[in-house]
Amino acid sequence: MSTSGGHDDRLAWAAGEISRWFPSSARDLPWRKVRTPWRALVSEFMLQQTQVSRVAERFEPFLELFPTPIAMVKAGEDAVLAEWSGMGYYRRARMLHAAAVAIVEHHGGVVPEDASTLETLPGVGRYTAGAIASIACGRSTPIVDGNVDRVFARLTCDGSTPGAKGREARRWEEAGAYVAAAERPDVANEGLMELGALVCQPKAAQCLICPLSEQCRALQTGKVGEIPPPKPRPKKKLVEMKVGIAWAGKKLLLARKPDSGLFAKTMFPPDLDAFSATEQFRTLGEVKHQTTHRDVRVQVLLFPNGSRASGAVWKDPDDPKLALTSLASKIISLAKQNQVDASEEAASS
DNA sequence: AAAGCGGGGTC
DNA sequence: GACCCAGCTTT
Repeated sequence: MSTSGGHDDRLAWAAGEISRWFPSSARDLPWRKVRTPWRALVSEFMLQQTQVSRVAERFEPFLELFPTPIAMVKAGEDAVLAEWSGMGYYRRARMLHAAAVAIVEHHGGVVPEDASTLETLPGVGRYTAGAIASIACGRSTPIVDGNVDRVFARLTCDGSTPGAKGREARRWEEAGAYVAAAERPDVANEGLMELGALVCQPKAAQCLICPLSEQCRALQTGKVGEIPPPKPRPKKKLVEMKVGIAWAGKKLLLARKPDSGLFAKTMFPPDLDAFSATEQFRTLGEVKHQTTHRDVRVQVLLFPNGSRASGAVWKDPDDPKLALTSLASKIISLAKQNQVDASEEAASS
């Protein structure tokens, strides 16, 4: 494999440097304690577009519930979705369950070890397939994630904007030349990401301690701070929702979100229009919620005890087996606080 | 090629 | 506020 920019020697050199650097610099992360393809697959799903620190405390409890693909299939999609509560991008949870089904049905319950087979699994793209194949299975397969992109962009002084034509293909070629030169693809690839996370950070790159500083083209030309340029992002969209809160004792009325769209298939207080139009309600308050792409505002209305809404069910809101989003939890907190206030008022009058 | 999809940390 | 994160699927 050769790269169009002629950086092969630099990349091969980097593979050696990082392979020496990584063993003594690696963080003590849960998925590194025991290496199996299944643990690697689960961790990679959890880590998609998610910071390591957010996944670290969730990983072992998750694996304990779903120790094998077969266990996950038996537990069912809703159990996976429930354990995913608060982690965002909930499609990942459903894809992970679907991947487990495919592994059981088509691969005898054994996680495949080569990237091209892995990539046929639901939710497994080129990065995730390469990560499992290389890190967990020792295959010489390239990976490109946000860390790799940044490290190579700086190493080769590629100032192009993320999304620019040819940029991604160039990165994969570089990742190919890099891993091809490595004696240990697992160490080289995982070390490359670790370098991006710990040293070659988006802001405040630690070039003084970087094992690649000697050959870094961006550092040599004083452009580390400008590479890569920020990714252009569309403007945030305002999303307005109206939901109804109804109690029956300690049970709360919840409904399942549609199969597609925002918060798909998670449990959520029913939309206002699910209640019958004749019922009275009063305003409890407004919940604000920010995501990368949205500014969500939720009007929360209180309905009388025992009110019904079509398609909704009574649930204990504290049941950990509920698939709740962070936003749903915020709304429920408001509802519970109001319930406490109301009962205190009743007791004191 | 672009849009859709979460949530929280950090500056 | 902006920007980022061990990305993928759908349109």
